[in-house]
Amino acid sequence: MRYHKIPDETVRRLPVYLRGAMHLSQQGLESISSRHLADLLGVKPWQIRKDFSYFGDFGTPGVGYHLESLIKQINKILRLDAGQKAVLVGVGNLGSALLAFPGFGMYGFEIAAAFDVDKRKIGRRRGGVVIGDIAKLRNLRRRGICLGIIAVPEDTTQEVADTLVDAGIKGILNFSPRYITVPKRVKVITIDIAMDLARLPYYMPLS
Amino acid sequence: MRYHKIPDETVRRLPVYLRGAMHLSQQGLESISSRHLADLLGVKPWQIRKDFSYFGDFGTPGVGYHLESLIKQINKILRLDAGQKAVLVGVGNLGSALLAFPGFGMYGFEIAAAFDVDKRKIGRRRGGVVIGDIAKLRNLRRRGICLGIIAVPEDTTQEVADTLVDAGIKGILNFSPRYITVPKRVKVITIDIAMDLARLPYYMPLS
DNA sequence: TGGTGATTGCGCTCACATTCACAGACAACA
DNA sequence: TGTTGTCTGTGAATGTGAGCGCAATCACCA
Ligand SMILES: NC(=O)c1ccc[n+]([C@@H]2O[C@H](COP(=O)([O-])OP(=O)(O)OC[C@H]3O[C@@H](n4cnc5c(N)ncnc54)[C@H](O)[C@@H]3O)[C@@H](O)[C@H]2O)c1
Ligand SMILES: NC(=O)c1ccc[n+]([C@@H]2O[C@H](COP(=O)([O-])OP(=O)(O)OC[C@H]3O[C@@H](n4cnc5c(N)ncnc54)[C@H](O)[C@@H]3O)[C@@H](O)[C@H]2O)c1
Repeated sequence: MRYHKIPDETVRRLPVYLRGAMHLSQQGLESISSRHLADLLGVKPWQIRKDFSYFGDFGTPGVGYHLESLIKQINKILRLDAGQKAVLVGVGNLGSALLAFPGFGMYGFEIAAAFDVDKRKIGRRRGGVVIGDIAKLRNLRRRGICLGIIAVPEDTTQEVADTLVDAGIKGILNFSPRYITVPKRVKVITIDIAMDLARLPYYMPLS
Repeated sequence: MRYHKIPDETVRRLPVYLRGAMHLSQQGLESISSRHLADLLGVKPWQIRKDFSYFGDFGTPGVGYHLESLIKQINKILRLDAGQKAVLVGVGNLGSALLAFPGFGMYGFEIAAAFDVDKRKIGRRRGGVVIGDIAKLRNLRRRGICLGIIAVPEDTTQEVADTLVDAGIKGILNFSPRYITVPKRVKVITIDIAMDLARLPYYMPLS
């Protein structure tokens, strides 16, 4: 492991590579060349080699990258090997879908708790967790939960973010289409689905 | 409207500005300066000015940007003023949430049709549309639908994408965590929620 | 009508990211 | 063990966007 400064864009692509590597590994493959992985993922081979080169020597010339160690390395770099736990706030339409979503497990995530404000939902079981009362959300660090997922209506987003920060959350995945302010130490990633859709027409052919 | 090549990153940010502008307009404001808009959205003022400068003269020195014409302009650039129609394929956990999601309307989108393969779902009504049989999905262009939203299981994603392309779709929003191949004229935007979450731990403080 | 304060539009520079080309490393095999 | 073909790792070139500073511009008001 070298100590270069790793470009953000590279970090953004690492999960893509990880997914591809896991996919191929499950199919029984041992190794993969940058060219074949690139074809599979729709990127360029030299991009992959450059990205991997920031972290040290993963590959063997003439053969490619050994999948098992590649997966282990990327997991380590992204700190996914620790088995991150997340808390979901807001078990509505989207929150329920997220609780039923198996895709988080692939990266070692577990939604270990869920909270809502709706009395009718509190106490119910959804996808392996019991929905708790948001008013009783206290210290989460004690339970080993460092990630928060926000799926509440727009107008309560900031309030929920504050609650999560107080509870010791260090990273937030926000689905609400609103800018939230948090201490600088907390990393926020916002997914605004409508906004992503909104830039599609710009790129579409006119006719 | 000048003819510069507009940076992709600028296009990506335009919906953010649009949302902010609409938000302020609804509060009764007439104009906004780059500094105030920047504060609201958590970006830098010069970023906003630079972005807007690609498209011509939106603003008035000493005052700022006139909200109404700003909104109209961005809508025009992103081609949202046409009132884009979209088709949803896969009405499962995520698909149902999307149908119930009011956020698309803000950008002038309408989910005008939904399709599934599950006989128990076909014919049912969800969020204003009747779920159709995917086997009967034919020409969509005739109905004025140019956008496709894919929310089906991973292994059928490519197949559904092909169907949509055949039906005349020009842009796809894909929620399935798999790389799909389409003709170059079709623009694909993939939202992989788990992948976005996966790069959070890298940026989180260690302790 | 001319001065004032605020804010835009844009050129310039630097930092970062992508792309390419190729030397050198390795496996495979005769 | 020598030869061949493949693939990696990386330095250098090219492309792209962010950050900034300031002249030009406008509303406002005396
Ligand atoms: N539905 C979608 O497909 C979709 C897509 C993208 C983004 N979003 C965004 O995700 C958010 C949730 O969407 P939804 O469709 O699930 O809405 P929803 O109304 O179905 O669910 C919201 C849930 O949050 C709970 N809630 C409200 N205030 C709360 C609080 N202070 N603390 C804890 N829980 C609280 C409500 O009880 C409800 O269960 C919204 O901001 C929406 O814009 C939704
Ligand atoms: N649930 C989530 O929160 C979530 C989050 C991110 C991504 N995703 C992805 O979105 C996709 C759907 O997730 P989900 O949770 O809604 O799954 P789901 O199983 O609940 O729903 C899938 C739906 O697609 C339908 N379907 C299957 N094959 C089809 C076909 N060929 N044509 C039309 N319809 C078909 C099924 O009948 C079902 O209704 C998956 O790829 C998943 O990885 C889901």
